Amino acid sequence: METKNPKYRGQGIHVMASIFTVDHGVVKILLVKRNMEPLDGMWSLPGGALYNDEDLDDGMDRELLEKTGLIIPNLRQCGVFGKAHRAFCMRMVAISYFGVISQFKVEHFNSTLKSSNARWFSIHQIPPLAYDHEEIVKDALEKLKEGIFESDILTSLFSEKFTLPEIQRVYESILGTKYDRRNFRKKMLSLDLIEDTFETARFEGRKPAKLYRFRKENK
Amino acid sequence: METKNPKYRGQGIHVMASIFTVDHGVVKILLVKRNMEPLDGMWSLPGGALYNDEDLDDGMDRELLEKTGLIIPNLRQCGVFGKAHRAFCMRMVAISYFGVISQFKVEHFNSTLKSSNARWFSIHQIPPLAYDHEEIVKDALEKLKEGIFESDILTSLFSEKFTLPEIQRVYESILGTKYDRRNFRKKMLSLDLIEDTFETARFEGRKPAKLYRFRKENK
DNA sequence: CTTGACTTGTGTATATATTACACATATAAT
DNA sequence: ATTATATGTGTAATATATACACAAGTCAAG
Repeated sequence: METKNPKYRGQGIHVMASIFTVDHGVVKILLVKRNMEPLDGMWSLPGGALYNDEDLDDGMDRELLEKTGLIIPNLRQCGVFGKAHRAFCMRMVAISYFGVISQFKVEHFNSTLKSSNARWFSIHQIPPLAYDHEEIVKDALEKLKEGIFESDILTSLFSEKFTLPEIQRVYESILGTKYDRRNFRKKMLSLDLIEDTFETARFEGRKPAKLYRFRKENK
Repeated sequence: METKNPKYRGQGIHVMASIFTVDHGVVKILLVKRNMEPLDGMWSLPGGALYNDEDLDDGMDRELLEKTGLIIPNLRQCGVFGKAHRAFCMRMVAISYFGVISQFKVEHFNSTLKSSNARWFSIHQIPPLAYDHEEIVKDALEKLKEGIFESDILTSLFSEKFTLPEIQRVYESILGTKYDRRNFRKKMLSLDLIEDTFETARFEGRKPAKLYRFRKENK
């Protein structure tokens, strides 16, 4: 059909992931080093060309796995980048996703990451990126901030049990703000997503903090 | 480069617009009748293939103009539809937009619409649509509802001068809710987007309603 | 073992935003 | 003049968000 017309021949669809974690108060993003031309050796977002026989979301999962070895649930589509000449050789439109992973889980993948060309970078020390990936990252971070109180993001950011001060620090790192402890606690509990475990753990302070967990039934 | 691999050869990018208006309390959407195979004669959203040398937004404007004769400012990107087999012949990803137009302006375009295959349909009486366009429309309407109090949508929905009851009816039609007159007025004025003209006009009632206009300086 | 430093846990008062609600007024038709 | 209809307006009640101070559990130092 329409592919006959040279005006729209040779288009391609890319999927790109901005994966964030928070490591000791520092927000980091996962980047991979390109190992082929063009832009060989440059850092870029993990991602690549969508296959013809897979859904967009599946293509994103596959590309992320191929490029980094990571399987990250709850990736969220967050943008489309379609400037005419954003890629060199052909017309590519990039569909952008973001996801988060807890520092706890990151450690399990350390060896995987080493064997790929992937590395975590503080979002304040991002190297020059290929194509328009800097713009994509910036946008993804905005979208992460917007959705950070939603349950799927919340559950991805933390492991099984966690303390409220711990959550608060992570939120403050990502959003770049400070919360009053009492008001933050009130807000978080009012979401009805977490419940008391009646255990305690030390987070940063001398006094042990109460451990919470996600509620099974997020009615 | 990557086009050599048959796994991702022959992909294409479509742009699709859901254009809404409100006609005497009825929310309508602009559809066009297909005039070629496949699905010849079926109703569908205006849209089509992106050209290689144009930005996404420009492609949308062009397609909308070609298919309907309308130029509609402030189209807003609102979704991506990328299921593997949503189109028949090749792998197409659709980038979806929505826009609104005031009934006042619609009337100026009546002749244009007749010469194209475009027609307005009540969103409660939408005919069977080509491909996955029904899903796209549903999503676009949701996104319209979410953004309806933002200035660009508001200004597109009305002509120069308007009354508050008039705005209220349009909002109630789109959102499917009822507002208290006093509270709606309070909310609308608190947005700082409109100002009193000190003129009056009759809308539906016997008592003339005050005319408002958009503020030039939307600080 | 007492004291000091540090971080956690908790409740209330204030301000802001949202919701609910009733009557007087301007016009057109009778 | 009377009636019908839709408009314009203010205040009280509720819900939500913000501001704020002190007691308690642990560890380290003396």
